[in-house]
Amino acid sequence: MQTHFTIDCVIFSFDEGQLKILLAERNEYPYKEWWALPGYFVNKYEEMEDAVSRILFEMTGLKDIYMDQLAAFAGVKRHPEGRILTVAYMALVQMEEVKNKIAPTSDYMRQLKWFPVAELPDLAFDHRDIINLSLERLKKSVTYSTAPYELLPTKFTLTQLQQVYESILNKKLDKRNFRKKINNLGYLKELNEYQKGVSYRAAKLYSFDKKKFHKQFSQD
Amino acid sequence: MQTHFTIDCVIFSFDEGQLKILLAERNEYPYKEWWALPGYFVNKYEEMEDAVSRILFEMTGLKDIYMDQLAAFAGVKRHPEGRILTVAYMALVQMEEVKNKIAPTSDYMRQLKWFPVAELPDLAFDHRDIINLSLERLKKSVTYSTAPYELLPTKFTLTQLQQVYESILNKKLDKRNFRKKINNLGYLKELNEYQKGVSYRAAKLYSFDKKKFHKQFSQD
DNA sequence: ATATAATGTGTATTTCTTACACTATTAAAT
DNA sequence: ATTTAATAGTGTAAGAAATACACATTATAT
Repeated sequence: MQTHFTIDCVIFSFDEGQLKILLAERNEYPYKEWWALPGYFVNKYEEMEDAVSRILFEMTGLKDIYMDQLAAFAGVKRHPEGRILTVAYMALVQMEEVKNKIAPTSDYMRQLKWFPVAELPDLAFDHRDIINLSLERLKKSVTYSTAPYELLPTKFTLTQLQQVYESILNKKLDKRNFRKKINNLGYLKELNEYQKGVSYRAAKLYSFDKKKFHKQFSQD
Repeated sequence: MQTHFTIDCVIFSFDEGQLKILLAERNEYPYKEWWALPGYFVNKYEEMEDAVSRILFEMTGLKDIYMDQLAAFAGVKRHPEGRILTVAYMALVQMEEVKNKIAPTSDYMRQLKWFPVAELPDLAFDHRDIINLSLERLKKSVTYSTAPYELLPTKFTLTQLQQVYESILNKKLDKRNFRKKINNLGYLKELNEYQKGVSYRAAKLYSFDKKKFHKQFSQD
């Protein structure tokens, strides 16, 4: 037995103090005019990694984004025309970097829009389940992975970092305790630069040292 | 484009102080007479969960085992006849419970055998990659999940439990510190029973309180 | 009685976690 | 020049968890 086979992408970013997901308005039946995860069919002789890059580019205009496999969804009834197996991937991107690049390069999607995770519209297929699973996965990884730094610009303030943690964990954290913990991580670099363009005391900027991070986690 | 679609199962158990995986000797080409994960094709109108149960039964004789999805593997070259997408599942079973039930109920597999994870034979397809990923997943979950208790009999000694942790984490643990930690978990019950049939001091038996466990983890 | 093989136990040290409130700085408004 | 508004930045004490480490106890077999 054979099945159709697609890839769907959960793209997270962080903006205006909120965790956001990139959704696409479908231009095809079924679910025409519904919001959905950017995704499409895999070609016959195409490796999944290549398919992910291609589909992501066709649906969103994004290139060179690291995507992590989330899970396969293959419910018989998830698509009205019969089973279509989808492999969901997730990625984290910096809003500033991608903001102006985002536009579908194919006709399958009408428009793209960032939605805060707390305000998602009704979604096509089982895409809501896919997102829920990706949120759990993200929550589990936030303390041990580079996730927060993939969502933030290269230079960021500690308050921004805290907001990222809070939006992923979906709870408030204590400022002093958060900073104490962050100080002990050992892979953040305090810069001699300050935030600009704010109408209050400018915060110090920090950057993430990927090498130090990986050194620490490869010792185990 | 359509693809064939299979399910493969990584079945873990614990026996003779070692973590083991159940492998099947293939009776069909390609990879005839090679060891492989028990797995087979999914039917057209079959839900994945149903397919997992059916395939697991046909390949191993096991029934009513909880299986967790691991990941999809879909390399174009993983199967010599063209892409066959497989969704890998993993499960943990008690050796005593399944020992005598294990036997293929279909002709696709010749025989089944438990292999210690440290002594796996060469495997068909990309099954070694699948196992490696499942081992990582298991390692990550050992402290937060019911995994150790799924591998052990209902009544077990603290030394057995420690061996399970050690075999999953692949490192030695300190006995006194391990017991201190275990005592603080709050979901183990000390029984008034002792190990039998050993030629040395018999160890006290403990049991796992699933309800207490889930109560603790649902508070977060 | 003795040998064997594994069980079961405590303490001191360090590290991490948690709870909690005020002063400092900057830009904008007056 | 002064005030206001908004956020940045900082320390301490108490409790909890992690780590390092060695020996007496008990059941069985001979």
